[in-house]
Amino acid sequence: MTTPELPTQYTPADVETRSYSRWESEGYFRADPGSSREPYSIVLPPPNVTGVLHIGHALDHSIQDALTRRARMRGKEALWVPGMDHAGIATQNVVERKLGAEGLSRHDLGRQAFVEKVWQWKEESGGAILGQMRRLGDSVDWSRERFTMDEGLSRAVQTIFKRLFDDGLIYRAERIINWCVRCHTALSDIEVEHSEDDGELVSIRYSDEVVVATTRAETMLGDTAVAVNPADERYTHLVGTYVELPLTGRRIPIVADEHVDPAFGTGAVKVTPAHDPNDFEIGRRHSLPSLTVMDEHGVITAHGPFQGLDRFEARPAVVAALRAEGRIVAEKRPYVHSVGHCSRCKTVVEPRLSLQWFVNVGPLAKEAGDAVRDGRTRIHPPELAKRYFDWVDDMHDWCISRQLWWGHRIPVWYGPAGEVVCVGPDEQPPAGYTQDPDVLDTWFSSALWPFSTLGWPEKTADLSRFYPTSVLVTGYDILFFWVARMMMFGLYAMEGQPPFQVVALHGMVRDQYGKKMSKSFGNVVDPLDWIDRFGADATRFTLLRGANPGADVAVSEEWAAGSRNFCNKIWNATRFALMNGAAVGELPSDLTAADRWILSRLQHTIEAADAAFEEFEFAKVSDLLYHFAWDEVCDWYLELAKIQIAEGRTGTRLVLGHVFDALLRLLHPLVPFVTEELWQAVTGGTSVMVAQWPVADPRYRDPAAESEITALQELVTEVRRFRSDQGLKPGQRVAARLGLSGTALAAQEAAIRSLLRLEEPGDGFSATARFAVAGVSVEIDTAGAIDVVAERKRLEKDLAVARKEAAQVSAKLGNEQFMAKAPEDVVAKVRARATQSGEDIARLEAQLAALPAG
RNA sequence: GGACGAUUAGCUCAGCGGUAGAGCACUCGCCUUACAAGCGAGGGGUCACUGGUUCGAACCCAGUAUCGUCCA
Repeated sequence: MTTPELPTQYTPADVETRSYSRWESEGYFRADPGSSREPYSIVLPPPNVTGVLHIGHALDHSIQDALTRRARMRGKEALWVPGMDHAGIATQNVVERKLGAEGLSRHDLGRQAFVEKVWQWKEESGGAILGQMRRLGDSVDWSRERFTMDEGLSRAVQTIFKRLFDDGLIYRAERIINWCVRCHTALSDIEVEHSEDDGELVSIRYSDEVVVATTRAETMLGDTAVAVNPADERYTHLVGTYVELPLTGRRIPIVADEHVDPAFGTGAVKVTPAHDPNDFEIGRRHSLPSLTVMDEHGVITAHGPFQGLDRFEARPAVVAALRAEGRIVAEKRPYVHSVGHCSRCKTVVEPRLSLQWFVNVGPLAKEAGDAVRDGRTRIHPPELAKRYFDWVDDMHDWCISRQLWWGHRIPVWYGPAGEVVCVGPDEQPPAGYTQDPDVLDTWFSSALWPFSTLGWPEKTADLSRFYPTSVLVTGYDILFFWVARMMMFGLYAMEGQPPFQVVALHGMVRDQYGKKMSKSFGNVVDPLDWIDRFGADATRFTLLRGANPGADVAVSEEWAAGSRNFCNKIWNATRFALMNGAAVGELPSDLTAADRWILSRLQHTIEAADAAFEEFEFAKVSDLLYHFAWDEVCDWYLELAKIQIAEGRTGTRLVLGHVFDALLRLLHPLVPFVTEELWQAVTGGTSVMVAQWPVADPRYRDPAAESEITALQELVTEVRRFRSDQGLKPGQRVAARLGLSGTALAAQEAAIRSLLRLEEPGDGFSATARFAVAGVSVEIDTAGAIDVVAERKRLEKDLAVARKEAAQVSAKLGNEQFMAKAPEDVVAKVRARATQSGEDIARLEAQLAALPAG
């Protein structure tokens, strides 16, 4: 391949679209279940079809893409399954809002027409997400793209529902559920967000001796008892008696219940079984009637004067009426207490007695916990496993019915005489039966994702090959929402095989001050904006570089710019290598110390990168490749290579080719685009995507070369420091005498002189400064008086450091306890430091003494 | 109310018993023929606080404070 003319700046837009289309058309993303390779599979956590990908998705995808690309390069049959979920409430809300703008409601259209509208919207919205994924570089197998509402997945939903129903794990019951009065549907516990809100605490006198406190005064209309703790002596004599409920005239009993906290308020609580989960339980224990006083809109349905009032209008109205009767004995406003809100629309959730479908999670949750306990699935980082156990070990039954139109219709049909029939995928309901109008919670279908996407319930080749999946990558925020549910259903449907070998959790993306991103705060980053401005690689690298396991990731524009600079650095370094004929081939036998050093460092880097990848330490992988590339390859090896090339060492081009070939392959999973472009140029290969992942070769380990180059770096850095302190311009050549003979650097004189712009001492050589470093004496003729003040300052600073070191170290050596108890190698190290600091002090003192007065 | 996590350089974070680190920001000098999206040099930290364990603590233990998250 001829050396291409590469521009001096990397322009991501030029290569990204081109590379992605080529990868796709070449079929590199496709997995073959029939191959003999070891499988490696990931299912993408399906984004909501209604939304767009935010920077958090970009992090999630970058991690998965890095894992998938590395696995593919390591010769695995790598499969990354893409898709989206139908997001029941969210999607229905969006479409209803659009209809609302035209003055229509879903009821105007009717169920069938409305659902058709939603499908239209899904095509529009979902397309945007797919475009974003391509821009990010996601190497997903598009031929296997799935949607939770598509035919196969709907069949999976119906199949598992039927099985669970037949096993008695799905039931219908009247329970207190979380009701959203705006979305008009039941919600599960985890779809309710609690926040500390200002409210009021009103104490109401029910009788001379009974005062109750409540934050929801309007619910007193539905009270059917007052409860006290059985051990509370203040009320013992009242248990079993009745009080008259104010405003209503109803007589309600006073019951004793252990769950009443005698320390709260007066120790007596009102009991409203139809409108409070705790009260519902008390009601059950004492066979109290449940009295519903509110409809599904949150409007009061009982008691003349309040009937027709919204719950928030009824509250002050009820309090006013009670006050008029002299019943209000205390009011606290504001009273901060925890209030539940619909996670979708933020409306205050109303606990409501209602007939719903539930999953009996008992046996499923136990199995989900056990699978992690016995190691079938590993949660990473392990600290987060506790949160998982806390959840699955104390899980409440899961309310799965939703009063929506968009979603999987519950496959249960009712007969004229109240018969209930659950219908499987290939069955027909009996004639004259009508189907349950409700749909299933979206998470019900998402919970099947790791196997429904692979073809379950059919016994497909994909399923047998790629299940259980290798790893699930997702944020710790949906450990309960989603992970626990996939574990339950996966273990149930797949006979004890959990859906993932590893669950790798990452954190949330935050701004540069660690603040949560929010639209109202205005600190939201749009991944497409960054991709446009900095490139997809820089966007990915910024996120990965901050991704420590389970921890949040802070990002900012400055850091994205830094990542772009890194990509540009790689671009220019490779450009340099190509300009000097870098080529891949058998390495020459006469390698220089610099060559052997960089090859040795490469082995370290490969091993460290592998180790970090295995532990999902993406920040570490990024950081170590960054430093190998920039500090070692660019700052040192390329500079040394320039000298070798000038000396006519043609073998250098093969070392350059070898190093860049490996480096670009190592970087490819993180920054796929720039590495593809450059790797093809260096190697002439088809695609780095299908190149082999580098394998560390211990034969290239070379401690001797490493210590030689380390010494060179020390010497060069020290002389540069001298030059800088003396105000010598970088390009200014000065004469110097180097005492290299007999040192490890004897062979490096040419390189050292070149790096430091040091000329051979000429006839009139007269050293104006002398010092030693790494065992090498350096005498420099600065061609003029040196800056004595600067030099004295430099030496005194070094001397202070050396003296401090000597003091610390001799204190240790003088400590009998330390000498007796510290391990041998530690003592030896301290002794060496003592020797070194002693020599440094003597040398520096001599230099200071030799300095002309100034 | 319960649980967990955090507290290290101006900012964001690594390090988790044996000489305090990175990126960005900052200061100084440089258009040195790959790169100014760059090169070289430099400044900057009683590792939240108080005790304890240890020859030795940023690191282990106990407590305190502050912040954050989740659950109720």
